[in-house]
Amino acid sequence: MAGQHTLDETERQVQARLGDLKIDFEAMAVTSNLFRAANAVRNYLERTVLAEHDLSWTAFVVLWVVWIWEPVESRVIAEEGGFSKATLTGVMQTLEGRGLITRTRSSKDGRLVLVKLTAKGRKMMKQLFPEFNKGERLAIADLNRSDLGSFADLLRAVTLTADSQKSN
Amino acid sequence: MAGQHTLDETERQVQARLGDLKIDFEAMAVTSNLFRAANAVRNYLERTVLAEHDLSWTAFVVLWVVWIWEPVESRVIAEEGGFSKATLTGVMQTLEGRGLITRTRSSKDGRLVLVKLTAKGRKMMKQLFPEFNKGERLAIADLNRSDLGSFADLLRAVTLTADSQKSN
DNA sequence: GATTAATCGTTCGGGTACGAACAGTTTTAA
DNA sequence: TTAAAACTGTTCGTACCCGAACGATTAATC
Repeated sequence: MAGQHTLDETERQVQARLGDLKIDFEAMAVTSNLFRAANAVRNYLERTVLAEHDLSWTAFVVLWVVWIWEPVESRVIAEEGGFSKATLTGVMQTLEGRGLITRTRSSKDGRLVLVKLTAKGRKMMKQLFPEFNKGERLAIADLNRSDLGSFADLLRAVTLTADSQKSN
Repeated sequence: MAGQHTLDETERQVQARLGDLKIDFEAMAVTSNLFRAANAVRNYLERTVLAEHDLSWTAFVVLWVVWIWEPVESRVIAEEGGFSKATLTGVMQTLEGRGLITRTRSSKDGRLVLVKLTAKGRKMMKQLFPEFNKGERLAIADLNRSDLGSFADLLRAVTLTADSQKSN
């Protein structure tokens, strides 16, 4: 996955195709590395921890959000997980079919659906999350511990900036 | 998308469900923010720059790799883009149908498929990439310029670590 | 209180996304 | 040099993934 071409070589190729046009190569490197990193971590966790429980990435995120905040409304899960309501509906149907969550319409507001874990779902998460967290730890094990705080801050700043651009 | 619950609150909820079990919350914050950031940037670029050209994220990545390195073998595109060969086949069929790329079997090695842009594809990328790069710049506009280098390095380190775990 | 507007979850259609199995090609080993 | 092994891209089945359109419900406006 880590590109076999050097960064310099890539920059040269880009400039060769665009002439004098000014390109922000630093921004390009950041976003490119951002997606490589997210992809690498996700693939690693999917193929190790999550595969053992036959869960997709999105399914795990849904379970996690419900585990922490149940009972929780669908819209919150979608917002918290970063995917659309349409996606969520499908994933929750799968999870409900496997007996891991339940959905009930709110009596206070007929538009809302409240999601909870079943006993089976809670049991799974209690075992799964520590394994998942161990995977997270391994995935960044080579980083200096002292860098983690500012690293997380930078990532949060990217999220805020990109989200604010979106609404313009 | 940026969770409305605070980090502290989340940590409390996790511990409440796991008792004394030790959890690496710093690692959790990093990976969580990593995915939020990647998702936010990707959504922003998809809904602005890429939507204007009716391109999905993956389709753009394929075009970009081919644009820079053509003629290029399928396996390189998949590796460089971080997705599977199976996914690539489907996306390339779409792009070939739209007349943006061509696929020809290598005469030197009958297993390989060489991918190139059509004139139409090259024209599109020459206009699209500067717009895309402008979006990348905006997506990280609020970060200190002086942080970008080490930020990119940290992200690269994550990729390397996660990939090395994967092969174990 | 009736009309309008806003919100929520689902459905639909089309396009990813992956692992596994596969056929064709090339390389390796005996 | 022939049989085994390795490699590449496609197909298949299943599961996401999203925007847009939709029906149901609630809120806002008058």
